[in-house]
Amino acid sequence: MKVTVKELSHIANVTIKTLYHYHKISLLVPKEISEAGYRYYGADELKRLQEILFYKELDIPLSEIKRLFDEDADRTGTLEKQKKLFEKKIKKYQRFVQTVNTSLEYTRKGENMDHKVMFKGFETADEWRALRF
Amino acid sequence: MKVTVKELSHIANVTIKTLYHYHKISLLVPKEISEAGYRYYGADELKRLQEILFYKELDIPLSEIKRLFDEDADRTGTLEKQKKLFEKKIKKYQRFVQTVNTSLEYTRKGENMDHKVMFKGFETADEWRALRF
DNA sequence: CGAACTTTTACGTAGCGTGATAGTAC
DNA sequence: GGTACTATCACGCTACGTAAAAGTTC
Repeated sequence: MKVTVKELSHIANVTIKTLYHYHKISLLVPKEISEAGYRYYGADELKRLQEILFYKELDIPLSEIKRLFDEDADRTGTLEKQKKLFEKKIKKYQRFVQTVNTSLEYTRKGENMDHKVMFKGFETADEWRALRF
Repeated sequence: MKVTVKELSHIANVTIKTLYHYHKISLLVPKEISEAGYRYYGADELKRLQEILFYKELDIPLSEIKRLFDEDADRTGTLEKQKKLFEKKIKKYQRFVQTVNTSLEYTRKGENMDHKVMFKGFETADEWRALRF
């Protein structure tokens, strides 16, 4: 299998510029490059791009994504890690929904909110680790 | 009520630079500014900041957030809109979990995935609108 | 009076978007 | 040989981070 930049951009819904960028920073290197410099991607690169995009959805910077691939090249391990991260994200958003609901109640009653309650969900990384659900 | 930049930065877990930035682009203007130029925020500004941070979590650019406040200054309306957006996000992430699970199965079986399935969740805005759950 | 706080200015960064120019595939 | 595709600059943008210099508060 062998797809061009345009084909891959349609398959994964990314721009050609994005693919160019990933190549430039060696995050996603084409399987084959023609004499003229044309990029062609294979099945492995499709999988890799999928994993990159998952990490991106999880707000992980490209430099960190590269590092993650270096320390764990196994697809199954990567996907399992990503699954857990997505589940964490979901919990995080559910907390935001709670905070919004609480805020709505206070607003309707016209009462003042405590700051801790008002910004629940925006804890720092340290505070986040100390939390128990 | 009147809080300093440092106090507000601790309450909301944002940096002072962020508050400065929001002031500069007129997204969050202090309630009071001293002779020397010191910024002080009141209860209304705390609420506004909370709403800004919710929008940010929803990946909405600051310029768009400003526009949203202009067209809908009502806190209840804003919070209700944000609640719906958070719920959409949750659904989106649940789809990603599904795609990860499907990918894990294919990987274990050693079978090839169809591209449509592999990049399920990364649809464009247009495709997204046409989807029914 | 000093220690902590605050201001503005300036330059840097990430992750591409957006042309522009020029070569290539078929 | 024309049309579509592609490569490589180069500059622009967002949302701040990170000092640095200088005034302010108590």
